[in-house]
Amino acid sequence: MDDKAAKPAPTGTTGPAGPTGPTGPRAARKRQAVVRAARDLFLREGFGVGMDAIAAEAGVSKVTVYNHFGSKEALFTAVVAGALDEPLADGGPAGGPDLARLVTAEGPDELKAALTEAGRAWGRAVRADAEGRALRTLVATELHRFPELGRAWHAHGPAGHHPAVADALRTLADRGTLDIPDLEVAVLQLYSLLVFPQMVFEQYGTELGEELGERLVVDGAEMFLRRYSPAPAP
Amino acid sequence: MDDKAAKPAPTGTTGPAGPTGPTGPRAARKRQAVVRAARDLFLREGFGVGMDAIAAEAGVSKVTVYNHFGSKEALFTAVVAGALDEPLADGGPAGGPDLARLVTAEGPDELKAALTEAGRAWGRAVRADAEGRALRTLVATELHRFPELGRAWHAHGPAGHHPAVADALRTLADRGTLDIPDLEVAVLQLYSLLVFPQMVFEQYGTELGEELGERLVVDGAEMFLRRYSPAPAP
DNA sequence: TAACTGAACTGTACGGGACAGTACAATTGA
DNA sequence: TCAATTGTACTGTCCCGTACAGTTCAGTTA
Repeated sequence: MDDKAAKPAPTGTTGPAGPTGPTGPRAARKRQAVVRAARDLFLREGFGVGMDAIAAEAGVSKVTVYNHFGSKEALFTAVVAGALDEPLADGGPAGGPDLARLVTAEGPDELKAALTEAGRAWGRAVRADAEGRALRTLVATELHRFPELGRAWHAHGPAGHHPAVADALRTLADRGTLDIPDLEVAVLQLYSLLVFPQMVFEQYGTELGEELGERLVVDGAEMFLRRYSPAPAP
Repeated sequence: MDDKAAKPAPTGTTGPAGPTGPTGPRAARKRQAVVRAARDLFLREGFGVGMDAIAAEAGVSKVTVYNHFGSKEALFTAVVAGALDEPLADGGPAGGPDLARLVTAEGPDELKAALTEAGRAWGRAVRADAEGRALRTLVATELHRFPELGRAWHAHGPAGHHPAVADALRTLADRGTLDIPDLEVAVLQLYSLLVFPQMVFEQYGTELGEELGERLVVDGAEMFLRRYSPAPAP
């Protein structure tokens, strides 16, 4: 595979296949069909899947695939990089937690309830996001073969929504609802308690269990608040 | 690949290649060389690596590989299953935390110091265990192609040393040093605070940073103890 | 509206190469 | 002596990428 990529000039008579692919309305439809099929198959079968299979799944001739993307490597990187950006466009596949409810919570009880519900939402999102899981595994597997994915990768992953969570915690701290000396650590601890267990176990096929997950979320929220609740004024 | 595995009787004239491979002292040496080379290459390149490359890396003829293991699939499962068992035989590549120091700690300060040091040891172990990381990624990638790996996998992974940690925490609870209502949750929380952040970020190539990791460990131990320290008798 | 035009698409077939597994004769080593 | 090992060469297969001749489609002109 690598020797082919070392070809000095991949000039083919079929098409340019370089920066500019085919244009037009029908080309856009076909291109999208190819991207969709390639993403599904790459996520399910890995990079080893054949181009014929991708073309067949897309209902498209193999030559069309090569007219749009010049090589298997280009198709792979384009599709995976695109899939990395997708979850940030919409609000995520299963919907993230309701951060607004966190910052508007009044009183310790309501805050705890909001935090627990946020943990449940994260758990649901992680559990339902089989596609994201496969994407992470795929990128981790092929990172050494496609180093350019590393650049696109580092911006995403588990650090994806850190800014929003950090903003929510900072607001709570400014308001005096919480006492957070180290914001960066607090954000990571919140993820550690409410998200990472689900992620780690789900990633490796092990089931955490509905009821154990609930206990973890409830007690995790309890733990987080007990750590960062301000000491009552004496 | 799958159709070849569906062959009813892989009877070859070269050798039995079934349950019994070659025997003898030099056969054992060659076999070990093959296993070692195959493990390295599978972990580095994935299942796609060629048998010729494995044989060459082992300094062994390809026929010898087929005399010991009858097929590529058999070699893969044998090697990966073996690699899964290895870390439990010895105490781990980088040495786990000193659990004995945990249970023998006297007083809150010493307990906190012991817990922090345990967190540092876990971080070092996770960070140094590049092989285990590649193994987890490999198993997660090839799980759908080799379902028999799932059986061997579930016993390991992050749940590997849970019993030891659970014993340590139970001892502390029995002694009254800690007040733990839900032991299972407490064990998972300890892992969540001290191990999972390192694992998650390391698995996906992102660096957590020496100094941030230290802050996480120190504050994680603080958080865990604040949650589970018994209320002072009034 | 209807004919025209050129780009995009299709189907098949092929070259080149890599790889799993085998055959076989020669060689090594306990 | 005899099982284990080696080196080479081979078969069959799969797959990437391309060639080519024919067909569909979108936009333009008359």
